[in-house]
Amino acid sequence: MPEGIEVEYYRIGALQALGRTISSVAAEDNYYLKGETSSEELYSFLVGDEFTAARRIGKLLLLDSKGGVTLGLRFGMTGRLLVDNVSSIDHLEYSSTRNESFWDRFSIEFEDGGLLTIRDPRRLGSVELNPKVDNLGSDIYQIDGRGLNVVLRGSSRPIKARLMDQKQIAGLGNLLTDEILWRSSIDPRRSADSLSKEEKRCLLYHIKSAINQLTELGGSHMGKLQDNRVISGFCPKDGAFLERYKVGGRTTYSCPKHQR
DNA sequence: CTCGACTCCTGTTAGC
DNA sequence: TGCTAACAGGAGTCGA
Repeated sequence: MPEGIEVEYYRIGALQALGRTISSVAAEDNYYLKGETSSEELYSFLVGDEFTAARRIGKLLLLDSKGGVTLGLRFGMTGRLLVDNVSSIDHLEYSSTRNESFWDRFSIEFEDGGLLTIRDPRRLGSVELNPKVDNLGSDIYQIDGRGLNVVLRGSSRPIKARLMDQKQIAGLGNLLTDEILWRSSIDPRRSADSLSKEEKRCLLYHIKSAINQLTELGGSHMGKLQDNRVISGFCPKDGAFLERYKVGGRTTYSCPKHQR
């Protein structure tokens, strides 16, 4: 599913949409519009305008316009961004393998005939004009030791829930977090403030290296753990059967042997 | 303030 | 064969 890495791919894809005059907006699915945003408002603000920049904070894609508005796009679990009918990602874990245009929830047409579209079977994504961004934590590509310390300090929540909290770190989803904790040999249920100095250093290293490595490999589903995130899957490191349980309401897999 | 529990969405799949 | 129920996870809300 789209986590920070996938949305970074979408951002790069969205660069193709910059500098092109918008001729039309299709936002018929009201459920897809969040906050105060309405279909009429999107139309009146965007038609005739053009995007000048594509930014990303965590899983939120931001398109700035020349006219001064910012369009925020969220992709939920199964949303893909198509620019001129091309997606930067062809496979999304847990999404359908089919690719149907009736799953298009939001679309922008340019004067040159091209399109920017969100195709999202499960409708968990959303579109919002001028979304609030000050409640998001450090982006996954920017996180450093100081930032991680702040995130972990004084929280008794499970470390996994804390890492996935977008107010703390923006961009980590369920698959990435399981992968990172597996690489770091840390049990996801440990309380966030229980990590030793050494464990925090190890965790920071694995956050950075997993993000960079999986970005190169093509997505958050390319981790070493992913193929074994199934019932009776086993640990690729030492062969033990993985445990499966919920943390913060999310399905979690971890190795009882080396994650402590 | 923190944090767990619950809810939403719908395509896919396990099981009867 | 056909049906149902469970499952997947991002994000928001609610109440303790």
